Amino acid sequence: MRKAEKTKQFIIEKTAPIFNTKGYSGTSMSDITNATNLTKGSIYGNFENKDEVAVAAFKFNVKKLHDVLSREIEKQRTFKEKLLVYPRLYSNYSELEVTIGGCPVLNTAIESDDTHPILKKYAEKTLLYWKEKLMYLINQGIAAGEFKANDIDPEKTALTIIAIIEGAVMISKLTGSAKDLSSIMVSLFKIIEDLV
Amino acid sequence: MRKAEKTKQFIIEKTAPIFNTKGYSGTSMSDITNATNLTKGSIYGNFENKDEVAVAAFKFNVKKLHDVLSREIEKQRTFKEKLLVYPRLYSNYSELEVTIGGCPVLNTAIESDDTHPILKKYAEKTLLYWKEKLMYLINQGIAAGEFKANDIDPEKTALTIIAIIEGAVMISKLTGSAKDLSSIMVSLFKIIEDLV
DNA sequence: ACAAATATATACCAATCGGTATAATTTTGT
DNA sequence: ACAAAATTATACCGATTGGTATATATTTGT
Repeated sequence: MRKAEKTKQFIIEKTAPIFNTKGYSGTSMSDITNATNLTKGSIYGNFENKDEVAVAAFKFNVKKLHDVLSREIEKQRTFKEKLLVYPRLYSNYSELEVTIGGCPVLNTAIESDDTHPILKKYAEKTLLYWKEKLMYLINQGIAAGEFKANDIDPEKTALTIIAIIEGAVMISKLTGSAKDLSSIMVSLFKIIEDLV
Repeated sequence: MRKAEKTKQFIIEKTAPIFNTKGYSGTSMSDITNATNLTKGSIYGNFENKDEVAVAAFKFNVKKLHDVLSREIEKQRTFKEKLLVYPRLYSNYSELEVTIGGCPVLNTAIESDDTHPILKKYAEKTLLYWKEKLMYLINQGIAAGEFKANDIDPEKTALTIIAIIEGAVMISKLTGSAKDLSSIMVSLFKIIEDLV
């Protein structure tokens, strides 16, 4: 009972970066066995099928990113500073790469929106959670008198912040330019400062 | 000689939406033969391999989107109005779907950045072309005295516009909400108006 | 320590993958 | 209209896909 849980975790850790770089359909069972040095029997003894490994890997990648961000957000005292954690952290490419292969939400959203309903559902849930976390910070900032009360649509603002980040990650992964990423993050910085 | 070019075009038209929805590795040769009602012999008689079909399909999808946008941009007289074509057109979900399956640049960028160097190169080139087109419009707007001359970094602005659009397309595809898309486009609208 | 339970490895399955050789067919220039 | 050229269809290739049955090895609770 205990051993199984260990190897299960081991499989997730080893395959998570592969799923994030090669995608769901791009990652094969042999990729999984090679990365873990285990055999098929072992993989299927711990997971029902490839889907289950993919979902676990997705959750693992999301948690990894979430932990880094929320730890940093907790440190800040003002809500403006909390929001500014996003452009600050994403500006730094090395810190962005807590998860190899880019943003798991973006990757999963693009690959599975038309093909893999299970993964799509998880990506959708993660996006919704992110949006609500941002809305919460914005609303709290308004309640605290930090942000302009009448001028701000929290949902629109939250969605815009996410859109800029995801778009910026895509662009910098494609061009390979960390400068592009930080350049767009300057724009996001300004948008957040304009809330005050 | 003439017939071949016709069927070649026919194959591209029929498979372009498939590649855009299912991705490169998600689209199989049998998908291609099914969509065209042709046999493998016919496909390989007109294309070297699957790569060549994928590249042609990508170019086709990009051109389709490009034609709609640039036709609309030409109509506008001021540079502000030209830039505003993007949020206006993307707000309208039906017009966005000139290409089924979302933005080909985004889709190709995400799927092939770690796996398919040929397609990545084409996505990168398209993105660069888009950025330069936007920079040209912004610079012209500055030269015409429409936009603030000192305050604007054309490259940063162009990248930010692209990031917002791509991020918004991703979000709305994932949530299935046209409202999300138009909501983010309102933000982009404001960013462009702030250039004046 | 030992038996029961669990986990891992081996060997296999049918189906599908991209691709090719060749034969049949159709289009082409004359 | 006819021969040459080009296009399409058929039948196949080895490799790989996800998945399973079963045997072996290893943990586990007692």
